[in-house]
Amino acid sequence: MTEQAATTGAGAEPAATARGAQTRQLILDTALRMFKEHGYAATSMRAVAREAGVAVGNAYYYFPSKEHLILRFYDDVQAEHRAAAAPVLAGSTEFADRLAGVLHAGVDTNAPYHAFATSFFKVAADPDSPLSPFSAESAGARQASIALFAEALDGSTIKVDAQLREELPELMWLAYMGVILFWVHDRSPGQRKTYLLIDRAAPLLARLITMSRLPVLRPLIREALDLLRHLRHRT
Amino acid sequence: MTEQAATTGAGAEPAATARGAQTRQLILDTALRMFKEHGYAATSMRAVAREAGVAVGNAYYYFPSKEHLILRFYDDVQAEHRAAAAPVLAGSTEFADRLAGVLHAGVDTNAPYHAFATSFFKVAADPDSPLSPFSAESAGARQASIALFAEALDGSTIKVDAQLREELPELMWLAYMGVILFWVHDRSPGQRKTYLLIDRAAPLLARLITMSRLPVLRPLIREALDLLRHLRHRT
DNA sequence: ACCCCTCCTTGAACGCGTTCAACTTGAGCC
DNA sequence: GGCTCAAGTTGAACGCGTTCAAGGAGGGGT
Repeated sequence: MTEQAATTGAGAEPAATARGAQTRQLILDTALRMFKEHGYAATSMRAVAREAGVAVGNAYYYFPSKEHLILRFYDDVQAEHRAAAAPVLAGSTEFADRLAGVLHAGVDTNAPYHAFATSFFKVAADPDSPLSPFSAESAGARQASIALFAEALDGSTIKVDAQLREELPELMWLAYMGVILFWVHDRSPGQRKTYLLIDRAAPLLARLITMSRLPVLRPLIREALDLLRHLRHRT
Repeated sequence: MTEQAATTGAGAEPAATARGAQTRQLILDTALRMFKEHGYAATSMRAVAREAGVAVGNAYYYFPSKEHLILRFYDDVQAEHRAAAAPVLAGSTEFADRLAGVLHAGVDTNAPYHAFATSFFKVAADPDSPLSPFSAESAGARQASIALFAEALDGSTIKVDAQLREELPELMWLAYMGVILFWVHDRSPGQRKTYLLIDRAAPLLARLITMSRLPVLRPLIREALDLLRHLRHRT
């Protein structure tokens, strides 16, 4: 369950021999440990190389940039997120609860890293960065995350307009990105405002989604979905 | 009209003598010109100093960081935005037109810098950066921008729930930030997808806002506004 | 044994943003 | 003129991410 979503999107990074694969793994493990201990910005490539006992150029032989080193981190966090969300997905069929539960789990999973989430959030915000949640490189973790929201939806008893239902998992993921954006800026103690947002917005969204089948709102929804489809694809 | 919103939020940067003020202005002008010509990331502090005929340390005597140099840029762009929005604000009383017009004007104003907007968008996304649209340092430009949306609302004939009306200018500004976020990621030629988003989402929002007075939606709006008020303030 | 040749590894070097101890400038005062 | 002192100015230096020419390691072919 934790292994299924390896970073396959990024293409072949060199590791042709056993020796190579070993060095690669050593560098990756060292870097991830140091990122978790001291944060992204505070961990220099020189420090990673020193700690791993290799030359700094060697790290760049396996990873195109410091940013790429953290991509694996995404997969780790995603797997943790899934695990943390499992109880609520097994325990309730109420849409609002399931959505709030998955969002809660997501924030909880990221919570230990809030202090330095800031320092790599800025690089994740760069559209050209592989760390961008919209990038091709992070497609693996993104798809896994969207699947998690699809699961939250499918296991619920909520009645949803058929066309909306199709797009909803991705929209829920987008809302999750919004929550993360809020969370990164949230300076309240323990980021309790983020939890307030989740707990109160989830029932609101559930009611809005239920209402999507009402004659007054249906044309609006249709129009919005049509727009969404026009905007989604690249170019 | 263009001068009223000077960067007063940032506090006193040194310029006690006439000579000092002159050097300060020289560095600022040089930097802004080079940013516009070559982009933010491609313009180094050394290059700015060389071009301005001063030492790099001198630039840091007047500006705490490279980021602070671009703050003035925000005010410039904001003033341009206001000017570009003037025609539509004078010409229509339809809310959707006015909102779309102001958003259009905003994107148009930023359009020349799309290529390198990317390179300082990442620093603007950092919550701790003075360049963040939510920062204290950019409060001046932000307030001016919100005022522009208030103007768009006030000059329209739309009927809005009284409580919603109070929050709407800030919500419109927030939507504008969302549009900018989309625009930065928009790789379609001429960013035409961003314009599509504006032109189709504005009437949608107008209809949704009009509906906010309907009995079905009113409780939802009230709940959402209450949540918003809880979330707004720091801490 | 020797030579290839690919894979891997090295560390000095580059340009960046930023810092700081040392220096110069010039107005106000005697 | 000479002194003082804050304001302004300098450029070498630091650590950063990243690059690259140079060289080692080791398996296969002869």
